Amino acid sequence: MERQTFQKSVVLNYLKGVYTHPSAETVYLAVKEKIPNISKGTVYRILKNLVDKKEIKEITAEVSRYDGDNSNHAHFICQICNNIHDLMDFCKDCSILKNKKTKVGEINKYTVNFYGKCNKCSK
Amino acid sequence: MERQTFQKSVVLNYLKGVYTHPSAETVYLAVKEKIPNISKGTVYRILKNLVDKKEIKEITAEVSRYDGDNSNHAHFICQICNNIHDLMDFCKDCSILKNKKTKVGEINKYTVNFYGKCNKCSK
DNA sequence: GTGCCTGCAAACATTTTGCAAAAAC
DNA sequence: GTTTTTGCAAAATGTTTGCAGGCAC
Repeated sequence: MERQTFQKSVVLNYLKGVYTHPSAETVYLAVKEKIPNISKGTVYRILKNLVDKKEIKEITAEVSRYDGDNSNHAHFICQICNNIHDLMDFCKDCSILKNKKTKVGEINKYTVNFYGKCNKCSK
Repeated sequence: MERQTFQKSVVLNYLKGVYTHPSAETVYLAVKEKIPNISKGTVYRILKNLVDKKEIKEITAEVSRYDGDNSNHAHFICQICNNIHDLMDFCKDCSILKNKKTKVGEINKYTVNFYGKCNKCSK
């Protein structure tokens, strides 16, 4: 049976309270503030565990980023500033996304990532 | 000015003639058949170059995979057999994809990846 | 001949893993 | 007390880079 630990709750709380889509490294540094002797391996293990349990999302950009918001939405990744923006209203009515089913198989999870220059960086 | 080399043409030809979405490692092994002393670094450099020139697509799964078919389509990645299937008809009418534009910025490229169990592996 | 491209190996970044000690239950 | 989880360090993985020689133009 899975056990509850301080490390796990701090990682999850951090992700749930932040909107910056941090990388594993960033999560590690942030959690280190509260648990100075936590190790990177533990953070990686906890993140993997949370993704498996579908409590958080993994965003595959250049390096993996994590999203405490587990709802279905797309991401816009700026190729200049590397910030990740949420797009909550992408393809709401799309039948594939609605039914979680394609010709090839049933969808367990999905990622929709747009890459480009964000409005801020376009100025 | 960019130069045409045998290595480049073999890599591109291989990708254009195959429907398996190979990883960089797989491309390297395949190209090695024709150019036994080609190096991995060269393959990585050529792939990067082709992606930059938008002649091929990069699919970010667990590891990067490459697609010689440069048209806009989504991918279904089986979490059991790791095969990548094409979904050519995803969201044809979606206004975001049509206009290549979101609230957050203009789209340069995008990836739509579905993960799940493919029909073959579901049996 | 000039300058880009390659092969090689080392470096790099990210992530995973083995192990013994510590903590949860 | 048993079993999961942790911290640490080493290893594995995937990719990039510096350099000297080779090849395209």
